[in-house]
Amino acid sequence: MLQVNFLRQNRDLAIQKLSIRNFKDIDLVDQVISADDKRKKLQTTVDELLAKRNSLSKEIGASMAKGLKEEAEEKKKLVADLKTDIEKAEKQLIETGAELQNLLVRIPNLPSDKVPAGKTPEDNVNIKEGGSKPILAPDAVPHWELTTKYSLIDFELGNKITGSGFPVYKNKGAKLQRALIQYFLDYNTAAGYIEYEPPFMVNEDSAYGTGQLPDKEGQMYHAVADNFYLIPTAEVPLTNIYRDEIVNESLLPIKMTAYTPCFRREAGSYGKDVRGLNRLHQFDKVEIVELVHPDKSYEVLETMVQHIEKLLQSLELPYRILKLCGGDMGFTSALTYDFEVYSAAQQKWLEVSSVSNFETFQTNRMKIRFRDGQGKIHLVHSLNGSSMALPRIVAALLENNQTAEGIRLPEVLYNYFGTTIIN
RNA sequence: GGAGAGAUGGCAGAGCGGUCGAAUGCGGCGGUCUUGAAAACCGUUGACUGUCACAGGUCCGGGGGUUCGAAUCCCUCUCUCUCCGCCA
Repeated sequence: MLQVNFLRQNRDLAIQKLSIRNFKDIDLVDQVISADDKRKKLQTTVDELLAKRNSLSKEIGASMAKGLKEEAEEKKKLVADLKTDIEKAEKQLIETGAELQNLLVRIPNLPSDKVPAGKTPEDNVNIKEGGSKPILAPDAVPHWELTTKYSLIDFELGNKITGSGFPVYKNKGAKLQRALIQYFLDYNTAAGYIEYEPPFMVNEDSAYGTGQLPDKEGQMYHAVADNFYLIPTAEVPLTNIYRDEIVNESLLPIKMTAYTPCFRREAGSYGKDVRGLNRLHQFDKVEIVELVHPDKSYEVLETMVQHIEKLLQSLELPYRILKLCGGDMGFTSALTYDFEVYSAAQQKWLEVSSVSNFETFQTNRMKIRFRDGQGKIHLVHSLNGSSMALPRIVAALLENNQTAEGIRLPEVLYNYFGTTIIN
C-alpha cells in the first residue's frame, strides 16, 4: 500500500510511474487524494466536537463536586445535543476512511526508476545468461517420463489422494527433495540468514499484510471454518513476523530464511504449462526475506541476486536473469528480477526464483518500522526471493543430466543425497 | 470439548466511573562521578493523527452498549493461563 502523503506530494510522479506499469485506473490517484481531503475535513469536525464534549464533561464533573446540581444538569443537556452531531460525523468519518482504504489498496506499487517499460513477458530484459545448455541424446525425454522411469514421483497417486497438482514423491524422488531443501537452507544460513519454521497457515491480517488480500483471495486455499489461509509462499509468515514492530536501527538488516510447502490454487491454468512439475498446487520452496534500511534496499537487492545466481551456478544449471518490465511485475513490487533455468528436454525456460524489492509497500501495510539515532520512526524496506523453488529445479536437473546410466547429480548434492547418480 | 481466571506502555505490574496516556519497578537514552567501566545519583523515555508551530483528537486485546463522562460497568468475539477430557 502506498502512503497517502507521498501521493499528495508527488501526484504527477506517481501517475507517471504507474503508467510504466500500464496501470489503467490512473484516476485512483486523484480519487485517493480527494478522499483524503474529505477525510481530513471530517476528522477535524469530529475532533472539534469531541473536544467540546470532553471539556463540558469535565465541567460537569467539577460542578457536581461543588454541589452545583442545576448547573451540571444544564450542561448535560448541551452534551446530549452534541451527541447526535458526533454520531453523525463519526459515521461519515468511518465511511470515508473505508472508502480511502478501498481506493488505496487498488493502487499497485510504483516501479523503481530501473524498471523497463513494457507490457508482456516478451518485454522483460534479459540481463545475464550463465551456464551452458547440455547437448542431449536424441532419445532424451521430458522429466515427467524420467520421474516414472526412475520411480521418483507418482502424479497419478497424487490425483487419487488429493487431486491434480499434488504429486507424491517417493524413494529417491522424496530424498532428492529433502537433499535440496537441506542444501538450500544451509546455503542461506551460511550467508547470515536466520532459519525459521513458520506456520503453514496464516490469518487474514497476515495475508493482508504481504498483499495477498484483498485482491488475490482466489489464489489461496482458504480454511473457512477457522478463516485461515494456506500460505502461497513463506514470504507471508516470514515477513509478518515483524508486523506492527518498531525495531532499533542497529538490528537492521533482518535476514530470514525458511523452507515451507507452498499452496496455490492456480485457477485458470491449463495445458502444457501444467505438465509434470511445471505448475503445481503444492510445492516445496526455500525463501529468503530481508527487512532493511531504506537507503540500502537496492544494494541488498543486488546482493540477493548474486546470492541466488551463485546457488544456481553451484547446481550447474543453465540459467538466465531477467529484469521484469513494468507490465509483468507483481502488484506489490518496485523492482523484480526473475531467474529461469533451461529445461533441456522441454526446451523451455522455467522460472525458479523471483527476487523483489517492495520498498515500503508491504511495510506500510504491516507497520514494520525502525527507530533511527534521533529516535525518529521510519518504515523499513522489505525484500524477498526464492532460494529456491524446488519442482522446476528438479525438472531441469533430471532433464539436463539424463544419461544412459542414469541422472548425474551436481557435485554440491553428493553429500546431501548420498550418491552421485539416480538410476 | 467442559469449568474457572485473565488480557494495561519494550518487559513486569498498579489502577476509586471524572484531575488517567495511565503509579511503580526493570529496560532504553542523556548527564554527574570515574583514567575507563561498573555501581550510585540526577534527568529523560509510548504510538497514531493534526498544526508552520502550538492547540486539539484517538488508542489500556477486537467489536458493540450503558453514561454528561469508561482502562474502570454490561454484552460479545478472539487470545492466554489453570484444572478436567481427548490426543501426535
